[in-house]
Amino acid sequence: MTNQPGTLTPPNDGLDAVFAALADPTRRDMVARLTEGDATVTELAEPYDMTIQAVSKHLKVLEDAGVVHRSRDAQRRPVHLEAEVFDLMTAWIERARRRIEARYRRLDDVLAAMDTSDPADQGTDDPQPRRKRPAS
Amino acid sequence: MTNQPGTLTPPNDGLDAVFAALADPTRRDMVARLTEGDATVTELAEPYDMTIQAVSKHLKVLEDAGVVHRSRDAQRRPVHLEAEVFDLMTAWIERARRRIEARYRRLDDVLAAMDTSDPADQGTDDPQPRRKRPAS
DNA sequence: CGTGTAGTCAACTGATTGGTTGAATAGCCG
DNA sequence: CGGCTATTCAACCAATCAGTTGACTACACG
Repeated sequence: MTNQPGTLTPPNDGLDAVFAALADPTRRDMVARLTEGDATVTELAEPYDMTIQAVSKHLKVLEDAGVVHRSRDAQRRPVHLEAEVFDLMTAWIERARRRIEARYRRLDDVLAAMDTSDPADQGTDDPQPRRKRPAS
Repeated sequence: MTNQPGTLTPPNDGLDAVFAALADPTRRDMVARLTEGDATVTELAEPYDMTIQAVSKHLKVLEDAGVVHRSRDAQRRPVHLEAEVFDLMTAWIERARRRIEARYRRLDDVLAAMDTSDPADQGTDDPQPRRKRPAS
């Protein structure tokens, strides 16, 4: 099941995988580490209290999600952060945020219109919006 | 195990939970739906081919992650999107992105310095950076 | 050539997850 | 009161996940 039936979600990019990959704190930490520069598996494994194999698996998850790319340098496999996926997430998040804000804007308009047209409840004629945008 | 040993990750906010919550396409879809306005459980459940209980569970996950808040209106439980968590994610993502860009900037500086100081390989004296920022 | 180093693959385990059914709670309405 | 509606709780199941151990591949170097 890649995508659910009745939905307003755009097709489905690897967003699932990206969010899932970044849901694990160890993985998020590795990504943080990788913003400082490429690293080998053993280098990445060093801070954690787990086997190299486990780290390798985490890396595979990140790679499958497209967060990371592993090249080859002799027996070493330098891990490189793929910056583009961040754009994918930011796009989703920002789209949601914009929709929320649009909704509040719409609501403000309605309330403002009511203020000026509704005969009752208007001592002053300044169209002060009641509802503020959520603290952002 | 809330957080891993050797780490440069800031304490640990509910980021785990937020990313995990948004890793599920159904849940992401519900959030998208909620940007259009609050909704009851049954309303939210309508588009999906699954029991109300399953939807209720998804909602619980979103709530525990702080993505959503459920108030009470008689026997109905209107679900409301909590916009602030988006900031949390955006903050993490943008911090990572800035670090990557800082790194590239640093690299550019080094290369530029080599251009002006290295006696070989310098026909012109304009410190043109070789490496561009990753396509954003 | 053999040995050490870097990494992956495979099989197993316990915990979590996404879904189910069935029963329980809570509040409106006749 | 009794029933309908909206929602949750509890137990269960199959699949996935994060971790382990053990065996394997790939390469450098002496």
